[in-house]
Amino acid sequence: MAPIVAITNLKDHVGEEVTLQGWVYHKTGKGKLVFLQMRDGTGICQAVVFKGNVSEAEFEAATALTQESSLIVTGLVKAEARAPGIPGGYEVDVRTVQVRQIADAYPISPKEHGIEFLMQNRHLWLRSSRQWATMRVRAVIMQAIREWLDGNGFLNVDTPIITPAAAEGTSTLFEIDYHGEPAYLAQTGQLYNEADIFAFGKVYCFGPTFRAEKSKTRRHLQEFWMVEPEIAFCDLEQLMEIEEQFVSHIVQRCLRDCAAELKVLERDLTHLQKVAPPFPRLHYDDAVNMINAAAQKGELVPGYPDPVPPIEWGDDFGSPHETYLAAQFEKPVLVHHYPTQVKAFYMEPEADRPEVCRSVDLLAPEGYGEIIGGSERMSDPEKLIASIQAHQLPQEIYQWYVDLRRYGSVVHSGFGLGLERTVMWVCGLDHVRETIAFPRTLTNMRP
RNA sequence: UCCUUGGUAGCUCAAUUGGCAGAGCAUUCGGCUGUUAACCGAAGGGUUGUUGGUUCGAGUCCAACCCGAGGAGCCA
Repeated sequence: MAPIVAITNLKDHVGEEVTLQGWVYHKTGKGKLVFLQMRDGTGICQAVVFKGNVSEAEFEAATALTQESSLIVTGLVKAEARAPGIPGGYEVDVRTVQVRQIADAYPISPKEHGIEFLMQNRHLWLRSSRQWATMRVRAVIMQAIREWLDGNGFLNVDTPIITPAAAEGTSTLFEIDYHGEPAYLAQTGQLYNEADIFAFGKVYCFGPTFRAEKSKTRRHLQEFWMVEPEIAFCDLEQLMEIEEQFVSHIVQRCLRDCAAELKVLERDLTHLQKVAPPFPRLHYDDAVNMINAAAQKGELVPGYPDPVPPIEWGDDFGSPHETYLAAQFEKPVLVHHYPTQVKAFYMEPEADRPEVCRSVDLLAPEGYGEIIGGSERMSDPEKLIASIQAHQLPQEIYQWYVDLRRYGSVVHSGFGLGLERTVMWVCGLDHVRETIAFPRTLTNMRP
């Protein structure tokens, strides 16, 4: 039998006879011709079955194929400009057809479908080309994340998923039974990361995190993946430099390796191509002024019919504020020095202005908004204890965390990048639920 | 949790003032040697989300409930 070739590699086999194994993505007939669009997981190519080139039984079998039927064909690879597919431009002139299974009537057609139907059929929807492209970009982003961190002296030290207490509020935790004791699914690995840097210098954890928030928006999942780097001897300014290098690497790697996928997604690449250091920095004070100036002028939130609402200094940004800010820049923007009051207890206040803290969020352009949250951490044990008390958190639980500041404390910083939001931005999608194979949303965990 | 909005064939949708339940795609059968979500002809396919109410008569009006979608708050 001719060698088995992946559709993505067909261009290297023009003029050769090859074997393809896959599924019928689409079929049209024309009397003595059957045009199959065949899918093998690496791409889609047209396979042409001409009655004169195969046995009568094989032609009948080809005629009987339904969408998603599984089959193995052999045939001659031709360059053919008319041939559709991913990447397209090549087709297989079929010589033999082996049908593995004739698929039952497949519910997902090439026509339009509603999101409810598609989510109920997520196990099948993953086969569709846009979903295929998105999941492949996700995998490349994960590779790029590890590649950059591993190549820049970070050690991957993973943090526990089962934890006894929350880093942030307790209302958004999934509780589980740890042999009779209540335990929670982790919302972040950050506190453990801070322990790890004192052993390894620069570390990161990368895995799923869980938030039982009652959020029903295009930007939220109950279970999502986050990569959290943490760095010893690193202040806020150095952290921002790391973030812009890191994010630029991820985007450039996708542009290099995901051209076919981004084309399927019809992604406009002009903004992505500009993602390179340095990123603009925006102080919270200036962000507030920008928002209020826009509110005064009655500007609309990009993509929405509503005007930009005004904001009072000291409040956290609402969703419309963030969308507005993120749309004002061509590159990702680093918004720093948020009010201490709206941020977590462990963030370092600015020395000569304690009402703001040394925190930074990275907002993706084109209105995509926050994909990174990070800060310089409090490094003085007494200040940290005071902050824990001020936030009315149980001191015993954070004893070990305070301990880190007693044995060689240093200035240190870290951040968390949300994988699904990053995939959403790179792919140009309008909802995070398409960025993970089986999303867990507020109201749905099936399939 | 709140606001807005929707649920009719496998899917996407239509059905005038309350008056016989409709189309395209998909499926099955027939035709066609270059189709690109092909085209032409034929057939099958319905407890109109659920329960109750008003009415001679309800997909349509009323009430409650169920399940989605968009947005807010909160966040990555």
